[in-house]
Amino acid sequence: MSKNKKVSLSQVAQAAGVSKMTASRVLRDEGGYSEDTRARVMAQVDALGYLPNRLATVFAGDQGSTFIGVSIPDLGNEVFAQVLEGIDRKLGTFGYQSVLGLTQHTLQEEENWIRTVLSWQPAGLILTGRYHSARATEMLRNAGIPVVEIWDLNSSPLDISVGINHFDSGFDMGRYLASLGYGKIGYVGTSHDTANAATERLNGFCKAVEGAGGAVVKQLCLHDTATYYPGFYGTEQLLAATKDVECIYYQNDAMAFGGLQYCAGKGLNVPNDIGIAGWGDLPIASVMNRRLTSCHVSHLKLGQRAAEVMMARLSEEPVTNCHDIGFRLIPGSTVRNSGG
Amino acid sequence: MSKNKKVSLSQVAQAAGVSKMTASRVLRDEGGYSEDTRARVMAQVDALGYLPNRLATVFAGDQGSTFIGVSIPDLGNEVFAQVLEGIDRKLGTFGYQSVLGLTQHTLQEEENWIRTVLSWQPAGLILTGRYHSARATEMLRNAGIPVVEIWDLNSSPLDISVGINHFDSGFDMGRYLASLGYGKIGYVGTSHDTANAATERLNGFCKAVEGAGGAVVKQLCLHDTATYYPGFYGTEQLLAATKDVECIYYQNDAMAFGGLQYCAGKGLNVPNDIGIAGWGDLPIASVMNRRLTSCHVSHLKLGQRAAEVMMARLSEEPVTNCHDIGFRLIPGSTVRNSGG
DNA sequence: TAGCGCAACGTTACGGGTAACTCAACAACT
DNA sequence: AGTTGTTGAGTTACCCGTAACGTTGCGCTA
Repeated sequence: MSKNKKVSLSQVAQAAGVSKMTASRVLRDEGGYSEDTRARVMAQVDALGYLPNRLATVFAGDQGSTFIGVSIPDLGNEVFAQVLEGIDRKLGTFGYQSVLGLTQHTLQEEENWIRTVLSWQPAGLILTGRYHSARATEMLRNAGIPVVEIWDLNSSPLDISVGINHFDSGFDMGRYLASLGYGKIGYVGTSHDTANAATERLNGFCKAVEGAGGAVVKQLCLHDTATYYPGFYGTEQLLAATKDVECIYYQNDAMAFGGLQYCAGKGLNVPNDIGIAGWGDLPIASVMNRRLTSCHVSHLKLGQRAAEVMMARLSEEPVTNCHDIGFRLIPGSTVRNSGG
Repeated sequence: MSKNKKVSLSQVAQAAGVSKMTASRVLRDEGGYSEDTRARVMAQVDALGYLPNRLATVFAGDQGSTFIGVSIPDLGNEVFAQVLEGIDRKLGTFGYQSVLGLTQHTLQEEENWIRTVLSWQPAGLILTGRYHSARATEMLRNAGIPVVEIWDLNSSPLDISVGINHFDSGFDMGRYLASLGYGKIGYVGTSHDTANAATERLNGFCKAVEGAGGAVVKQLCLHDTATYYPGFYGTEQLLAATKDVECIYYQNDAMAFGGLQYCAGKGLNVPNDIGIAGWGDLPIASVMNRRLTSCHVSHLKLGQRAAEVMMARLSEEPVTNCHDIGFRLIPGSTVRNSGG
């Protein structure tokens, strides 16, 4: 025990007085050895503290690795943390491991990470988002491994897509708010250097609002993270710039909570003075006395499904390439009740 | 391009009309080749879409891998997500990758994960918590790689410890609340099968409260996750069981928020009717109109420091084995102002 | 012009494990 | 006794990249 150097299979074999191959057979439970031999090998495995070297097994070529590369924009956003949790837990039940990559919402970071992680021969990749750099796309195609793109549903994915239709989710919220009689609506979100799901939601939202005769009078895209405080000061900025906004749609719930708190601090009554709507349905909503108008998505389930689909794909089961997780509009009580 | 099979170095070499070794030298920028040769090799690398196989490099024995195994209890808890973000971002700047393991707060899960991840020859491990199963401890010792234990500071770590003194942080809060005249205090938290940091905080808290002549009259340990809703119904249970509690200390801020919302719903005035204190200082606090009494810890910094220490250790720099990140008590306004 | 140094490149061996094959010993038949 | 089959175990080749060493051919010096 407690050797400084790694214990190899040959050392175990030698100590047990058998060949490497026999030891290998015992460890893989392959059969073709006597009970006596098995006992001798296992005794040495125990005594020497042998741990198999999976690198060598993968290297030998016959088996794939149990790595799954998982790219996530950032973990400060609670919803992505939930997605990752869903992925890793589910992968774990299949004996697979996540190799994490935080891309900070940039395609360049993603590309760099993809290049590195592919050099480790992962069994597959799970990527957040449908947009990738040209080089990344080429590498993914050449890699010959399953790629699951999550978050925004993609009707023509590289391989498989798991997510929701963000355009529709924005559209539904726009239609809902318009149906309540809101005409002049504002938007508070953040901007990134790539087209992303939040933009899709905004597009859908605008289309519905304008289709109903309303207008998204002001779109504020902050250069900041999509968290509580930017929601707070973004609301301040928006209201300072545009007086007659009746309702604000936020990129996500965290920002909406920030807005809610700003209004509370300024003595603005929600929903009488102004309506507030978010997206994502954060866990904290479960304890708020007032339900935030939002859109529920099961982020954990999204992650789990992505992992399941990946596993199915790796075991060569037939898999459809488009998985809609669905969403549910939450009317809430931070917007007014009926047309007015 | 777009081969189905992996492109190997020999294929590149053959296509370029040189030996494997020459191609290898070119790719590693090692020198010992003509400009003409370099150009021919690189042209084939490009044309064939060759990606190096790091498994083979590590396997060749001279270099270690760039994997760092990172075990985290769960990501539903926002603070751990922040820690992980700090770790992975910092590792990324050094060209290292996190291999994630969610242990769900159980030593058995951790042990299983350690066994698996060690078989991938990681360069090091970052583990949350100071308690590990006996087998895990033995494997860690035999592995001969750096191990950084984070979260609760450990004066005699396996290798290196990065975190804070949870006992002290609980003690400080206990002393603070006692100094405000609170005598009968309740606690709401969750229970796990292992001694953990939250327990340490509670121990320190009780010691301080009792040392000041007060009493922790009721300790509620729910069999649930330490999130918003358990904080909500835990508060209900605690108040139903014990009428004369003046103040409640929660395992973390999420539970404290749940408690805050319960009180608001029941018309209980905080802090006049009851005091509320949490731990961890969640981001959402930045937008609340009332500051939650809590304890600030820079979770992101904790993760970053853990990664930095790991990198220093791997480059054989001298590293002290105990890194205190520190904490800061936040008086807040959810407890009363002065003794009374 | 032999002798030497060096740039440029090739050859071999190795690492840990596994597939495919070979081989020896022995039992159960005809 | 000779044939066949079964069982247990060893041998060889291979996966991909790199260290260590060997080889070639050129230019320069004495």
